[in-house]
This record gives sequence, C-alpha cells and structure tokens, in this order.
Amino acid sequence: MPDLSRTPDDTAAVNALRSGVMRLSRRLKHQRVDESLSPTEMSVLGTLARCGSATPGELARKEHVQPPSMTRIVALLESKGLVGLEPHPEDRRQKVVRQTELAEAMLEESRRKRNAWLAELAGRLDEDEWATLRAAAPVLEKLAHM
Amino acid sequence: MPDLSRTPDDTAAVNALRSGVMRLSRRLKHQRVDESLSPTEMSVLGTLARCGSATPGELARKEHVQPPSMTRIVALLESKGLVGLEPHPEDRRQKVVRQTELAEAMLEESRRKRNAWLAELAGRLDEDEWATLRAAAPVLEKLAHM
DNA sequence: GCACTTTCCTTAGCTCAGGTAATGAGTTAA
DNA sequence: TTAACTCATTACCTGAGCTAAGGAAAGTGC
Repeated sequence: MPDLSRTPDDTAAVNALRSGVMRLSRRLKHQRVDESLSPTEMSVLGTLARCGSATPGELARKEHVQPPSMTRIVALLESKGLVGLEPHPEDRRQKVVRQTELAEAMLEESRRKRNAWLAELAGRLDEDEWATLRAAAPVLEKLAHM
Repeated sequence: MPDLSRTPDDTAAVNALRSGVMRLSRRLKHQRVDESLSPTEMSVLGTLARCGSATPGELARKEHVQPPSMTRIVALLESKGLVGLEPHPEDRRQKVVRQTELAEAMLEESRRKRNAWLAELAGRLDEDEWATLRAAAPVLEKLAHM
C-alpha cells in the first residue's frame, strides 16, 4: 500500500499530468525532425544509442510495444539504413539490432533541431518553470519505464 | 531570442522530456478509465469541465486537433450522452457543446480510478521525485498550450 | 534420440484516431 | 446583392498500434 499521506489532493496533479502529457505528445509528433520517422522510431534509435544493441524482443519490451509492431519498426529503420541486423551469436531465433553511423549522424542533427524548438518554448517559460521541467524530465522517464 | 544562458546542456533534458512524454503517453492510453473513451475524448471532457462550454472550433484549437476530427469526437461524445449540442445564440453556423451531468459523474469516477493508478506508481517513487512531478504538471500543461 | 513445449520473430488482417480535400450553410463586406 | 470568408461537416486516406496465427530454433522429459 503506497504512502497515503501524499494523496490528499493529488487528484489535481494527476489530471494536469495526464492532460499535459497527452497534449504535449500530440504536439511532439508534429515536431519530428525527420518527417519520414515516427516518434516511436526515433525513440528506438535513442534506445539503441543508449544500449548499443538489442534484440527486437528487448526493444519491444523497452518501448512498451508488442513484438509484431517492433518487427515492422525495425524493418522500416533497416530499409532506411538506420539500423543493421546481425545474427544472434548464441540463439539463431533471435537477431541483434545495431544502429548505423547514419543513425548516429541523424540523431546528432535531430538533437540540434530539437534544441532550437526547445529554446523557442523555453524562452516563454520563466526560469523557475524551466528548472522545474528539467528536474521532472528524468522522473518522467522513470515513470514511463515502471 | 530566448535566454541563451540556459541552453548549455539542455540537450539531455529535452531528450529525456521528449522520450518520457512519448512513452508515458503510450502507457496512459492503456490506463483509460472508460474503455470506450479515447484519451482525446477524455481530454475534451476535461476542457469542457474547465471552460463550461465551447464551440467545436474552439475545442479543436484547444486540443490541437483539426476541425473534422473534433466533429467526430463531439459526435461520439453526444451519442454516448456525455455532451449536449445547442444552437449558437449569435451565429447559426456554429454550435455550443456543453457537458451533461452524466459526463460530470463519469469524470468524478474516472478521477477516483486515476488516483488509484497514480498511488500505485507514486508508491514506487521517493518523496522528492513525486514532489518534482507534482510541480512539473502545471508547467507541462502550460507548455502543451503554447 | 525423439516428441512436446516454449520462446522468438514474423505474417496477415483489423482497428482506431488522426489528417486532407471538398461541400454546404451562414455571415460579413463591397 | 453579390463576393469572399468562416464554421462545421462529409468522404476518404494514412499511420501506428493491436491480436491471432504460423514457422523456426531451443529447451525438456522420456
């Protein structure tokens, strides 16, 4: 049972959180740096950049997506030359997905563009608001992984 | 031009923010309280609860959705008895969308259920993390509205 | 060593929520 | 009163997820 002392008026917080996350995610879809890449495809590339390499199943679990969806995503990324597929060294059922240098370059470029978008928005927040958001980012990620 | 002094390593923050928001939004889709209501439909009800009433066009702008999409959303909500449509007092092209008592009751019920889900997750965060998230919620909403 | 089960990836087909383009009705301006 | 514009709508399309079902490889019991 979680700590009940923190729940008194969390109602408002969770409503704001849910609403904000949903709306922001819709806007983020429009801010994609490469028009031909969906947000989840970008997210997979980010995961690969962090983890080095992974099997499709691992990626599906990390992205909270079903295996068939990851199959299609990986196939798309491969057709664009952003990931390579290698046979798994110990299990021939599995594959190893690894990002290419092209993906690395694209991520760098996308980081640059996203910073521009962020600066545009951050400029309209005051210092405290932005500091709050910076602090919250890793917690959001943790929450998304739970 | 936004304040450049805050940009040094915001790269990491914006990446975490983007990734966290996208993943969390995907999980939130699964946590819908009423299986028959999409996240945007819920969001529209929330907006109506805040604003009282609005025209479809206003709702579309607020939710960052195109007018035809809002037409369909409003039609669905009406067919479920969650909103009512009245003629606009001054402009016969427009309509006024207003939530029903049924919607009010459903929102209350959904708040209760969402709190349960939140408590489950909050119980796994430490106090500081949760405080950070609470503080960030309104900023996220503001960001989503910018 | 051979069937049985499980696991991983894939294929096929579906759904749902969004978008664009085009239409119709109502309003405003010339 | 005609022209241009705005709001909502209709029709159609797309994109990204899902489930169900399969095929290949690995593990398990006899």
